[in-house]
Amino acid sequence: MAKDFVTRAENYSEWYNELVVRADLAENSSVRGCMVIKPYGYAIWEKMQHTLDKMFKDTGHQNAYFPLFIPKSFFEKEAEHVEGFAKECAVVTHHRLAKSPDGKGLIPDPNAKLEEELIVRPTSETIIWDTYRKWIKSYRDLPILCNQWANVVRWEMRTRMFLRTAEFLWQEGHTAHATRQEAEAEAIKMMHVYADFAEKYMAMPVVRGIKSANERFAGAVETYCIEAMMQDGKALQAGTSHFLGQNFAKAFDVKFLSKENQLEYVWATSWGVSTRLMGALIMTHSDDNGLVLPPYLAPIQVVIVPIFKTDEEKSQIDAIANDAIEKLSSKGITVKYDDDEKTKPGWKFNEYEFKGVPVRVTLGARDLKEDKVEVFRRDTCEKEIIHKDEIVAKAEELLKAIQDNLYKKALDLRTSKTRNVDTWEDFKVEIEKGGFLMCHWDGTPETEEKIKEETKATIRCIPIDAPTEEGKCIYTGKPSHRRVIFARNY
RNA sequence: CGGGGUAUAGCGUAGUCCGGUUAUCGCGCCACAUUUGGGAUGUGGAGGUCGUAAGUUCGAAUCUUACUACCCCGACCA
Repeated sequence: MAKDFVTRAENYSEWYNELVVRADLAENSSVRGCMVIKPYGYAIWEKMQHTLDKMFKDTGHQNAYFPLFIPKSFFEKEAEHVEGFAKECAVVTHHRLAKSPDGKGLIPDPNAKLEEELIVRPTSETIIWDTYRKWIKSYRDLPILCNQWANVVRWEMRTRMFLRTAEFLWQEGHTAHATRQEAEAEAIKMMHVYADFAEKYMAMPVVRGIKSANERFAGAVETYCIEAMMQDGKALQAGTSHFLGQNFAKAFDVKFLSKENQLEYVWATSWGVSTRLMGALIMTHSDDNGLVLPPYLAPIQVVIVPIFKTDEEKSQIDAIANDAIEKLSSKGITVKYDDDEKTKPGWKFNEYEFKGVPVRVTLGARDLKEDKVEVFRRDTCEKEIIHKDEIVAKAEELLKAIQDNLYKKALDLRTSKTRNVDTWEDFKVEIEKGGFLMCHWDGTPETEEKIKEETKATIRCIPIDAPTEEGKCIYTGKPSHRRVIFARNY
């Protein structure tokens, strides 16, 4: 069991911070607010990237790359967009360093001040729409379905690894369409792509929904989202997809000639998920013994640990291990044979358990005398003794079972922490217990704002499948036609 | 940006109030030996501008001042 490791019940946020470091996912860097993603953590992100990238390509998108720097004036063009991002921008003012007058160190060269400051992108709508203007002349140029994998910078006051850092990695899709219907359909489609990814690969159940006006992306007409619940009952926005209407087309003057020979503004969407998904993954499945990874995203799916005393024993184990590795690999399973003699078996058990490797196979000289091996599954920490010829079949079976079990466990937790609340008195009590509160709301930003001020809870989303149900707003008592999700969030 | 706190080896720390030999302990690290089925044990060893700068003093980790960084609580946010 994990030594000196705080439990979730003791201190959830400390548990998270320590887990990220001890599982070798990331660490704080010397740069304020910025983290170093370590190889093991990055390997998980790469698996997410590859899977998502394929899903984007399968839905007709292409990757491209736009500049890191954005002229300040671009941000001024879309009023709501400026409002949303101005407060957290890193600004480049000079293009050269010079020796400081006192001879110690460097200062920005006063003679190298930029004519126009550059903003390190917090998001790329502006530079992209400035570019799209040049690409789009006719309906024949549409749609444009681009995605870019990039880093972005948002100057946050308080940061937490993966959940909120000043610089983070993400993908941002930016599409341009001839009609409103097509753009809306695109935004909704990408929300579903994200939801499929979250549920099938991350084994993380999500609610597909629409953001309230207060929570909407700066510059969007409608923001669709996938919303997840962490083990402590707090909500986490895992992905967003925006229908941007013609806001950016108008701001950047992007028009096209339609089939009817009419000059019209282009319709837009943008959508993104970030390394924040790493935080979501961690907080959805991990336990007091460390990280727990869903098999589809685990950099190592099966680890084989040999236990031996003599060279003969080692060579017998090697033969069995190599055979298993070959067969597992041929089935696309990532396997690591850890016969490193610098660490002992007991240490390895704890190490791989803490790093969330789904399946461990122990090849011990003792069991092998009876042709047996031990297999261990990370999600339940159960061990089983099987015949050595069953290793491959068992590993396949367990990986599938773990993937399914993790999803089910997360869904059960979410279900148990989701409930209807109908009075303001109950709301104030229930919100303290965490989880999702399904409540009626009068639909006004003012009411949402007041509820936020009084309870720190916000509307996470209006679920897209929310059934019509007549009721009264939890706060004002005004009529409402469906329940929305209230929760505290990350 | 407001309020509070911390800074001693890679990490975690004692010592600071009340200045006085060679700065404490644990983990980790290195070597050797014995070990290996849930984070081994013993012996030996390496590792420090005590956050930075200035000041007080015969003498500063310890007292004074300024600065810097980080953490917690607010405001802000994916």
